[in-house]
Amino acid sequence: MRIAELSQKAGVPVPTIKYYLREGLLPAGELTSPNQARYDDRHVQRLRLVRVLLDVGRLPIATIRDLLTKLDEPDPDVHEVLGRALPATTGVRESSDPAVLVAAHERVNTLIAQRGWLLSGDAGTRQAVAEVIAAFQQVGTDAEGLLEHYADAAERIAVHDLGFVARASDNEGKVHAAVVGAVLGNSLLAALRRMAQEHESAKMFGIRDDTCQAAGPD
Amino acid sequence: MRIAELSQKAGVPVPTIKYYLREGLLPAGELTSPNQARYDDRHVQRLRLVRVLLDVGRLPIATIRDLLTKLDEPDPDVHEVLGRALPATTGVRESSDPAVLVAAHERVNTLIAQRGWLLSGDAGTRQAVAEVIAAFQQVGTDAEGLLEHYADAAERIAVHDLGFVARASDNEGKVHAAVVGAVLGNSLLAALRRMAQEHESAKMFGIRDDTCQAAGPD
DNA sequence: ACTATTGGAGAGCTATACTATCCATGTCAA
DNA sequence: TTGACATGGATAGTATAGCTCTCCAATAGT
Repeated sequence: MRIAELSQKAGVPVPTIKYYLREGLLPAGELTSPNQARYDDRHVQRLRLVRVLLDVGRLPIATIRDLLTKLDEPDPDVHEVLGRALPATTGVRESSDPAVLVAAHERVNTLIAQRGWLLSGDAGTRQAVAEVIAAFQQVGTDAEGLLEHYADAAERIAVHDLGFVARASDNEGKVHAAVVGAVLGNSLLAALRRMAQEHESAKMFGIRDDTCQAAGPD
Repeated sequence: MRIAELSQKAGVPVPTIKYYLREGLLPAGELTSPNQARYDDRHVQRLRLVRVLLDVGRLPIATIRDLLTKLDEPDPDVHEVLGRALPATTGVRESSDPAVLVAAHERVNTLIAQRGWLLSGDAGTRQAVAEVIAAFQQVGTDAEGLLEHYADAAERIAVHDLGFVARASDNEGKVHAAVVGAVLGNSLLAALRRMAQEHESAKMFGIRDDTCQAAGPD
């Protein structure tokens, strides 16, 4: 297919496809002549993945490019992707008082030790957790009461996540599942958590007359 | 205190404080003369909150302004904040095929009915969950296996979240806890989940020689 | 042969979150 | 009291991200 059909199938404007090609988010089509290229269904799939990582996962273009590069490697290492490539998807801008941050790091190390978690020496994830704990401190809120419960929940979820990854037959599929599961999983979990909070809140603070159980897309 | 001291205490540059004042993220200081104002500790706290919502929560300025407006209301309704104001913090850009989205909405309604969740008629949260489910579909992945487990986790987390909110003594404190807990909680949960995934992955795919249990901030 | 489309390259656009510059007015140490 | 420096307020400029537009010669399809 040519670019117009690709655009139509993936629901992405032609100029945007050209932009993604320039940015290396989409491999070039097979050139049949100096200014004609052919695209196939893998391009459609790749475009859909890019849009989903952008719109739902809110990842920056540069991060998506790095992820896709990992995904395209001949024999990808699933553990390496989960441990190294995906940390980039949870990054927070640092904004904390250094002293608060150091204390938070110690709290994180304690947590990891207590749980016996086996993590790579890479500080990416630890950094992210410490930043959030520090953020709770900065606004004068104690995260301590939540930390253990969240870690419990994270452990249980991670078991299912890895099961989800393992379910894919080949290595390529596993990496794909890891990326999709990690990025979309965050959004899914966040949205479901908000829903469950609303329900808990309704139970706790009383049910209002605008409460119901189902509604359509509009 | 004057603006220079406020800037120093909160770690925010003076021009940025002036910008936040213009944008309504920070209430004006008490004017002692046409071009002199006095600020207090509440301004420091508010600035820190803004930075944390920006840097860790990644919320846009406009969303932060709306949240803070709710927070400043004389007698804020905690349930109303949880149900109406916070949905804005989980929004996803829509990018899905309408047919896929309609099916996803049905799946969401089934989930809500099965769980007996009591939700407001407001479609915000449902919309978000449906968008993510649709996104899984778009990339050719079946979210079904994860949905129930995630909903379980969300329920358990929400109980602790509401406990966290209820722990605050006054209504103002509850709303503050709800906002901080909802926004930072997402980031904390995401970061812990990635950590737990790395651990599960290490268990599943074998431990590497670069694995250890603790590391410092650098 | 002729009209529309293509790949490729560059410039332009929009939104967000600042950052810099002015200036008339104030503060405060000497 | 005087003079360097800070302040509030307004306006304009900057950086980055993610597109979108315009142009061109070469080609596809009829």
